Amino acid sequence: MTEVASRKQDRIARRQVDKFDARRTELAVATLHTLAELGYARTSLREIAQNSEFSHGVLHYYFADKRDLITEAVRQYEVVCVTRYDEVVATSTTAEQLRAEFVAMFFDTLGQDAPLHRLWYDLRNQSLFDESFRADVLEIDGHREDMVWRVVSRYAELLGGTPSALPGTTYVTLDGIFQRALLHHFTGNAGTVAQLRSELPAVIDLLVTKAE
Amino acid sequence: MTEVASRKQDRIARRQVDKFDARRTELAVATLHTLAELGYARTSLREIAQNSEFSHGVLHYYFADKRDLITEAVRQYEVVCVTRYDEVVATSTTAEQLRAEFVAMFFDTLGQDAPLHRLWYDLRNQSLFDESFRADVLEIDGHREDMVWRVVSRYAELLGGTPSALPGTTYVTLDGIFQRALLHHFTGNAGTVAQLRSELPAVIDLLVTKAE
DNA sequence: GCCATTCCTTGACAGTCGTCAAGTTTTTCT
DNA sequence: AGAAAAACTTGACGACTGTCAAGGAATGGC
Repeated sequence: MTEVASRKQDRIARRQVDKFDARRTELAVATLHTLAELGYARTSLREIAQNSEFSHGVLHYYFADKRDLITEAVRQYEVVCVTRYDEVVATSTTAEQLRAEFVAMFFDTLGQDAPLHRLWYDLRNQSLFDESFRADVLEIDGHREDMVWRVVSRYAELLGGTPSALPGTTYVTLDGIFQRALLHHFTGNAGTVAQLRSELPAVIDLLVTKAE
Repeated sequence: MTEVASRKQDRIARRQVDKFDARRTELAVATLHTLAELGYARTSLREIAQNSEFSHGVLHYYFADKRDLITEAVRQYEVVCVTRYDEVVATSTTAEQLRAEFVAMFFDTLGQDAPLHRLWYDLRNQSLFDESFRADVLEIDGHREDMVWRVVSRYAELLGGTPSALPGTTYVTLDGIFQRALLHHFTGNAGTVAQLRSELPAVIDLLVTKAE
């Protein structure tokens, strides 16, 4: 085979790979939405296919098995959900502004992406039973922790202080509040959600120690 | 019917009800252990029956359907898990002792009852997808919050201070730490668990404000 | 326009699920 | 001891699951 022909074949192969990956991603997104709607326990391949424009058989053309598909869906989740507050951190110039915009976005995504968030907690819990999810879950959880830490440490910086807890503790505190708010959001208990919102600024202040 | 005969029948009926309830509870406990081992998504009635000394058909003799059975199992969980720290609160005479014993029991039950705890989080998440679990979950979550509040407010009292956050925030903070410790416990990451343990006293102190 | 490859659909498979009815065993009461 | 009631087992049902093979439809290179 000449080199020209070889390069040409490479180009074709690459294009095919791109198309393949694009469809994989498309199906993973459909999977993500189905999971967010039904939860892990009740999501079947046929249901996923119905949320796409293809039939159920195609899933085995693009994915080895169900686990492979769901793993890919989880990775799609990560792409969406792990840089959410970065712009707030980048553009805020005062501590007060950063805190206010963080709180706003916190409860905005709570209302906006509630099904997706319940899915995340569902999958994180699945990883307590199913070892094969654990590595991905731990990685995403780490990224979420980093994301929260970027907010809080920047807040402390703007305030002229330092964080009062380690990154892990800081993360679980805010994540715990989010989980609780999510539960009451789905319960329809708007009052409790509003109360959590009004408390959140004070909790953030608890997480940083102002300079003397 | 004479009054004597009537009372006798009552006694019989009561005994039958007691037996019925006893077996219901027995089966609910078997259900609880199966759920703790497999998780909600993979627990079937036949598997539950195999963890008891009966056949699968008996479950429909004592329970209306699967939901009824699982609901009863969740109530069994509550009986076990909602008064865990009360003795620590009752017997501790100094703040330091209370904090130390709380931390010890916190990580003791983490290692001891880990499967049961992951089940709790699993079911709490299910309630985000399945409305019929929500009422029970909210009730248990409330009791857990009360339990934590009894500890922290007593700690503040012994310290001569006051809690620095509301009960809900206090609960989610400690619960978040527990969830994270559980995840790393199942991952086999003992180092992270140990670190969370060493941090916990400081977090508790963060949750109370000492008097000036 | 033809061919080969890729893409997708269809239908079937073996297995599992919750549920329930029929029948057997055990217990209880007189 | 014998009858009645309760407790439990067995086996079956329709529905649903993940998986996969066979074949049709679309696509792209020549």
